[in-house]
Amino acid sequence: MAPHPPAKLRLAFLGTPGFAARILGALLDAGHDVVAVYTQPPRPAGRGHRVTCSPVHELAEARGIPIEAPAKLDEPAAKKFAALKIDAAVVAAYGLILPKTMIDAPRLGCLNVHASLLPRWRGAAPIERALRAGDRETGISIMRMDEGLDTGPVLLAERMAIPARMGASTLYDELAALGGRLIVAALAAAAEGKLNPKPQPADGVTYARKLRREEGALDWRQPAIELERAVRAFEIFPGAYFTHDTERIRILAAEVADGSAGAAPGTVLDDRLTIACSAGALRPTRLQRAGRAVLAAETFLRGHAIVRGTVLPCPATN
RNA sequence: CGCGGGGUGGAGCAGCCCGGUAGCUCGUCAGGCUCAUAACCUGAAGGUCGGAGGUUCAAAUCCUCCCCCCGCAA
Repeated sequence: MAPHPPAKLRLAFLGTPGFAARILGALLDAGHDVVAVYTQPPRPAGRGHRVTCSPVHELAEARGIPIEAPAKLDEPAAKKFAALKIDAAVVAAYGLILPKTMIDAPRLGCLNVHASLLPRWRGAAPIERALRAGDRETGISIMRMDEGLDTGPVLLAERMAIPARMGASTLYDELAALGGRLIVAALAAAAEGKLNPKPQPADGVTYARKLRREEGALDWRQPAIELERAVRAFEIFPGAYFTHDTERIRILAAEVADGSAGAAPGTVLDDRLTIACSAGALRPTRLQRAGRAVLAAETFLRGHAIVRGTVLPCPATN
């Protein structure tokens, strides 16, 4: 299809979580020469606080790519970056703000893979925020970075519908795949000087603020439709949950059901764990007790019945 | 040395603190009943109680070590 074989570019990649690792994988599959990978330094994490490397770190190591994991991007780090003499840098969920000297260093600039249709959902958690807000569509924007937070001109963007009931894990997968395709396409166009940067419109700017752990606590005083979105949005992190008998129970999937008028929010309406909300009711379909396996609702209730009439508590409002 | 929960017939759980007949809900199989309902009734099969040692007349249950799973936290 392409008249010429796509150009192989000399690249640096900067990223940290699984989403970023998928993007890095796409670059490597496309045959680009990734000469350096930047990622967050290994930190104590997980059970036992073992020092853990980021997914990007793992992939880079497996492919034998030199890894840089500076704690901050200071003057020496920026100089080292500039000395790489790369054509372009690809940035995806890296976790550090790049100083201007780094942004300006690569010949073709620093390209960012952002999982939203900019200028909507600039910032840290675009995928989760789109789900939480009930957006019907989202997408990937490839942007040439400038000094602002996700404010640079958009080089390429593609939208995708968010089907009803899609959760964060699936949306992550699809957007990572789309992002991989788009960044490869954008690099090919950049190599030929065919990019057409478009400044982001001033209208429609929203910010996807970082997820806070407490956001996972379901508040039955909200409408069921909102809580169902929260379940899907927080599927991976921080997890939607409620408390029963001092035990934390996580909801991995749920559906909206009819609520009975007059029942106090949090009231269990039947033997299938249909829970009254301020409007409608929420019926969890996959749940997990702390320390236990994830179970289908029916199976969960087999050994851990929550009887009709139980009133589940709401988180303290403050 | 971050804190904690769990591994019991095919599934999910109880029993463990106070050692001594393997229990509950469901599934499976056989038979019965019903116009019908996530039906109901009767009966049956199926378990080295994660693994290895130890204590004991006796260990799912107490002690030691090991393997695997998970929640919190970061």
